[in-house]
Amino acid sequence: MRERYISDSVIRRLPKYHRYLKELEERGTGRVSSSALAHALGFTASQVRQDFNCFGGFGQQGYGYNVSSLLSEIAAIIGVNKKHSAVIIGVGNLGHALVNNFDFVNCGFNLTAAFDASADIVGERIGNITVKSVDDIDSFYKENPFDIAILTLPRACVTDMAQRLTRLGVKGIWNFTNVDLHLEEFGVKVENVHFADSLMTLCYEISDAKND
Amino acid sequence: MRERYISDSVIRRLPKYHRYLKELEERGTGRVSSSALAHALGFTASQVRQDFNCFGGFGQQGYGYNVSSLLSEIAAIIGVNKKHSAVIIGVGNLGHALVNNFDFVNCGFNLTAAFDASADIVGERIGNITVKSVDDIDSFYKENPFDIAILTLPRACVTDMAQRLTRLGVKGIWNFTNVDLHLEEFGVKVENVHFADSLMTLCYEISDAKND
DNA sequence: TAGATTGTTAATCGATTAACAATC
DNA sequence: TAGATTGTTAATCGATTAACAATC
Repeated sequence: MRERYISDSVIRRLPKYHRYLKELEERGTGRVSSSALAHALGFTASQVRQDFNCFGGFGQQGYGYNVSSLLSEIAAIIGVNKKHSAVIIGVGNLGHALVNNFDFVNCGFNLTAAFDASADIVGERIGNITVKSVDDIDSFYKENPFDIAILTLPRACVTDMAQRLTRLGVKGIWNFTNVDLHLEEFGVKVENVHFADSLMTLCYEISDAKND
Repeated sequence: MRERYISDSVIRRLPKYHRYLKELEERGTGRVSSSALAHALGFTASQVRQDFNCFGGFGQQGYGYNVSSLLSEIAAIIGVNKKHSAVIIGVGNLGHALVNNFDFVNCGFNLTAAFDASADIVGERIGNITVKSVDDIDSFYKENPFDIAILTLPRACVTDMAQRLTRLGVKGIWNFTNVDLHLEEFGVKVENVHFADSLMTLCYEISDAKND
């Protein structure tokens, strides 16, 4: 299915198309043009058409794109229809936030377990998940291999945990710990969510404005 | 101080230099070369030197860069020494996570207040902050104008809140709500943290691996 | 001094934008 | 058919990489 190399720039725009097309579909909009999409998302019409043509054109000349079919093409490309499995490691405030409020299914994942090191938290029930001990990760993996692990645990434990998960054979890690993980050489995809990097960028921008 | 235009690519690397240089300083490392930095961060030595030369060279030929002075230059460029003020709006799980665990000072901010709409949460004390009602935002701003607002509230309230904050005159918004905010035309800098975009990117990558 | 490493210019590469023929 | 809008090629722009003279 995936023939040629798709650049990171394109890939990072796919979720934005997905989100907006979903919005259009909910509103009952049937068709959309590259220029309308571009306007809504802050891209250019050329860029939009180039992006879609990475995967083979989904449009119709003189008409534009059919919202539902474009949405399902994009969903298929991202893989959100695949029902990957995910576990979360570290059930502090952030872990709770994700388990309680985050729509994993919308992103192509099922959350199958949660683990924590603290005896106070192990056993806690959140929604339909009961927090297990981190000691049980390996045995749980053997019974229920998961595709990715979500790291929301203290900095100090991250490197060890990442190694352990790599040995187990996870496909990816969603890393919230502000430790830069690079496991590409071991075939593990890592997506780092660096809150601090994001806030520092904003810091730069408002400092900048101050100086103008 | 800020003379020429600096590209977004460069700006987004600054926090990474900052983090790694801080690490080096803590370890007591006195000097570092562009190639060592590049290796640690996954950049190229050329890129590192180009980046620093956007702001005027900080190095010494034949020697490299002095860790502490490079760190403080970069800190000054980002503006993390500026003590901007921030308030958080929405004190659910994610809001709690940030208030409890996030190192705002490291990013150049002081958290001065927290607001929530729910009577159950208003009045709660977290660290040295007492949660106020969202109704008090305007009057609080008049007494204690803040530079940025952190949005960790439900999707449905975001657009209204963003407008209100824009009217008040905030400089920036750190947006965690998965609603794409664009307020650049009103002079408000927005940094969107889209969890779903990030996880979808990982979804794409592990789906990709699956097909290889 | 010789060795190392920067600062900076030039070359390359890739991504974005523009243009327009194809076609619904 | 005429109008609209795609798919696709070519042009432009910007970012990354390479190279090397300057110099500590």
